[in-house]
Amino acid sequence: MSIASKYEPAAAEAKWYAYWMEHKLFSSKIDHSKEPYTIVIPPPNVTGVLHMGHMLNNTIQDVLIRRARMQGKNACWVPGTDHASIATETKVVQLLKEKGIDKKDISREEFLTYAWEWKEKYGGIILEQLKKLGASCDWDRTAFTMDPGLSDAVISVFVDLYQKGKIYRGIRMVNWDPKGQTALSDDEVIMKEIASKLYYIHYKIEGTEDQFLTIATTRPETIMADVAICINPNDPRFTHLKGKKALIPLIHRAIPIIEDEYVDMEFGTGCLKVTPAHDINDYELGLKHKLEVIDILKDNGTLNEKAQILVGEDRFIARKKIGKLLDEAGQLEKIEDYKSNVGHSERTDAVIEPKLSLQWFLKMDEITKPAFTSVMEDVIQLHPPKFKNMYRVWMENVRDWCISRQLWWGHRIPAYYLPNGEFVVAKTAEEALTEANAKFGANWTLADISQDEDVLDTWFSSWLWPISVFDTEVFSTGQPNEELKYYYPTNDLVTAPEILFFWVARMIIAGYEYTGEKPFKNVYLTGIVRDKLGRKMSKSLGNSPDPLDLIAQYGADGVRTGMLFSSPAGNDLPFDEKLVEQGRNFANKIWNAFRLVQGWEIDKKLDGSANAASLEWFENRFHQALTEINEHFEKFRISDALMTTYKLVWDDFCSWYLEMIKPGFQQPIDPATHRKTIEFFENILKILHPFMPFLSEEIWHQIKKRTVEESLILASWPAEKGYDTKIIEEAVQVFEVVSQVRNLRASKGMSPKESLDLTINTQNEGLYSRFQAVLIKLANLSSLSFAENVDNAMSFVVKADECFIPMGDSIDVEEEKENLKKELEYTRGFLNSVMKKLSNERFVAGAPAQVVEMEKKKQADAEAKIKALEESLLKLG
RNA sequence: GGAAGUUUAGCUCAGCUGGUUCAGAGCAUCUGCCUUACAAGCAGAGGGUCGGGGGUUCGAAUCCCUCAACUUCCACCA
Repeated sequence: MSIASKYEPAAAEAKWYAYWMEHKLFSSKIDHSKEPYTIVIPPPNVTGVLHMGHMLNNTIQDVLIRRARMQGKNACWVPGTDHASIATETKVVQLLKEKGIDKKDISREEFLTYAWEWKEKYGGIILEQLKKLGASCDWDRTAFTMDPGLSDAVISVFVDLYQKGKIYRGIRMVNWDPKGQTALSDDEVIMKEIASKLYYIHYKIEGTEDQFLTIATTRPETIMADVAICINPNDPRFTHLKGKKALIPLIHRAIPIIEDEYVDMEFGTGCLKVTPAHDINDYELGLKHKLEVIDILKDNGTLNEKAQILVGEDRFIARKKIGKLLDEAGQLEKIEDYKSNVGHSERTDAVIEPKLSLQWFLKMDEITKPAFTSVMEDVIQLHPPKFKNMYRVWMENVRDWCISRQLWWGHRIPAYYLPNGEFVVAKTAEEALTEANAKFGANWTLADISQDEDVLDTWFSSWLWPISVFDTEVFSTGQPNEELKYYYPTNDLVTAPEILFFWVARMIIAGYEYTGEKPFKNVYLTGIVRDKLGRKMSKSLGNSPDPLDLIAQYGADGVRTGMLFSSPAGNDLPFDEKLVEQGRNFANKIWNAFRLVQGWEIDKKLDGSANAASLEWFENRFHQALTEINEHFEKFRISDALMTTYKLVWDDFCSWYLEMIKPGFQQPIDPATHRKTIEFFENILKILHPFMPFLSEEIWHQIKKRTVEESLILASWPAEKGYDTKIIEEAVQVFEVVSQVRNLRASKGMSPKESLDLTINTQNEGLYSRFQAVLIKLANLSSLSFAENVDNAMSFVVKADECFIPMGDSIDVEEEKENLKKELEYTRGFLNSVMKKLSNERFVAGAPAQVVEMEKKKQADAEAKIKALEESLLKLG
């Protein structure tokens, strides 16, 4: 045999991927004779690299898309990347810094030139990596969120929503990232528990020498921005302070002592410093009491002149220093350790600064309504459904979305400011100018107007993704093009739960707003890939294997199946290289099954009728498994679909079927059996293909020469056929006899090579006769006969059939008896429980007829088995 | 602080609207095998009071209550 005994994936993977690409087998075009099946990829960051989460995600998508393709659907998987504005900009800034360039010293245009260079150089690496995994995306459709068309779409949407009154500009408290120097949406802020300190600070009461009050704060550096002290009006401890003023330590500015029931008397000292510029709650309080706002921080997080002291210091350094200053001034009572939750930027990890600033917002109240009901009413289904509740809570509490970012990399906001202090929103500067001149009766030129410096939140473009990859015009025309009409709504979306709100919810919102339709039917939420210790795999922890290394080591098919062995939807995947090893072993198993079949010579003169029962069994067993697999797929139980396939292939096909029909060493096989076996193998390759595209395609073409059109990737998914459970059950019964004989050998320490005589006492001789050849081969029998009794024999009972194996004198009668008695006792107990149920009137009356029938059958089976066991015992004397 | 979910074999998980003696699967473990497709393998075997307690029922892993532990999401009181 010339084929290697170990499957070598590398060559096959390169070969078949190139083949599929060359013949454009992933590509999809409008074809009204076919039902479309569409997936849009969750676009990875354009400068990103493949991590294990992508592997899981994209494997699932590829499995779904390949199966759909084989089901005769027009499968279209649209790939692409996201410009990831803040992440990419942060990287570019970093890169420039390494070159000795400060972003502040260069113009927007220069910066963007660098950014595009970076994008051209590193963008799309991740897509190349996906190819290694076998992803069958229609690469001709590759899109980028900053492509001209997609960018136009974003601008159109902004203008449209502004005109609809849904986008507004206003001064609000936003999450400010001092490192990225931009505002962030609420969703981009991650709360982390931080060990901090609680400073207890004395504020003198104005006009007194020794009276003071104490406030507790975690942020002493903001005292210079205090505008009031707030007490609870019902707090008896502070009645004497009402109407007085307190002096801010160090700078001695007098601030009023105000009253509000917002202050919790139990918490801290009962006195609250009010700092509207640097705390969201204080800001609300400030609005209520019409307090001044004093902002002492610059955008980069250092103190400004208004702080009067420590000007220019970073907020954290200032915090330490002011502690010392307060102490020296005798106004620091104590410092306590304190745990508090502090917001961090999702991207830069900087501590978020609540900051009052002028930003653009999208009103969320109205626009979210269709998106809300569609998920609540299962028009869009989340898998697993537990995410529905999360979705509901988010939707019910969503606040207006801050969509402006003080960055350069992204879609620039199409608002133009006019000399008179007004602004207009329009797609282009020219349109803006025309509109402005008309509106204000002016004669301004382009030089007189200036565009907003900010760009839009990344998600403000990716929320259009399922639409804009097909049609970039519909947002302005309202007329869907042919592509959109055909492919949209897409079918399934596969993504991580982390971006359920960021992205999924917003796509649904945009979908209804711009097409009046859902963007997809199903959302499959994968779990997070974790290491053995349960930690999320991340670059910073260094606990993530390099996906490409894994592919090189175990093969793409091995990695794909390995990842799917244990990842039901919504469950985290505890990654263990063992899984991938199991995947590789599976590939190897299939490879070797092929080697066996491939090596057979066919002898046309041979009669294969002895194999008829085996063929019939496997045919039925295959269709039983196929039905199960299809059911699993319908329910998005991908792991279960794989496991069913795995067991069908390994246990039923390899361990049983091939062993059953395998001719002796170097013996030829009959044509009928060979033909059926190839047919079975081909069907197996078909159901394997979505999971293991490379190996299956490789073997498919080795079985026989095939044209491009006959490639497995385009083959038809096997049609479901009925199956006869009786045939399957009977075969299982025969297998059980085989196992018992083997077991008996093992327990007696006999070699498998030692053949045995088997005699069966049965009502069903026909069954065993049909499988006679199989029994003889697999149980290694020297003879198979039927009789009521055999002397000096070991015996066991399968169903109601007694099986005897004569052992001459070596048999231990007592032990045999013991074994039989044990089984008898068990079966009697079983029968007892059944009888108990059946004699219970309330059971017979109350339980469904089916259940009662089942119980009656159990009774009959158990009685037959008991009879057989009793006979066996009697025979032993 | 609010909400949801989870808890079944050493590990990862199935077990649908109660009904096989229901306690399962894969992996891992143990035993015996280099049996010419495969040692990345073959043939066997062992392993769990279904988180604790209580209840409903003829019958509970499954329904209800309660306690406990873990996870996630949302909120963020200085």
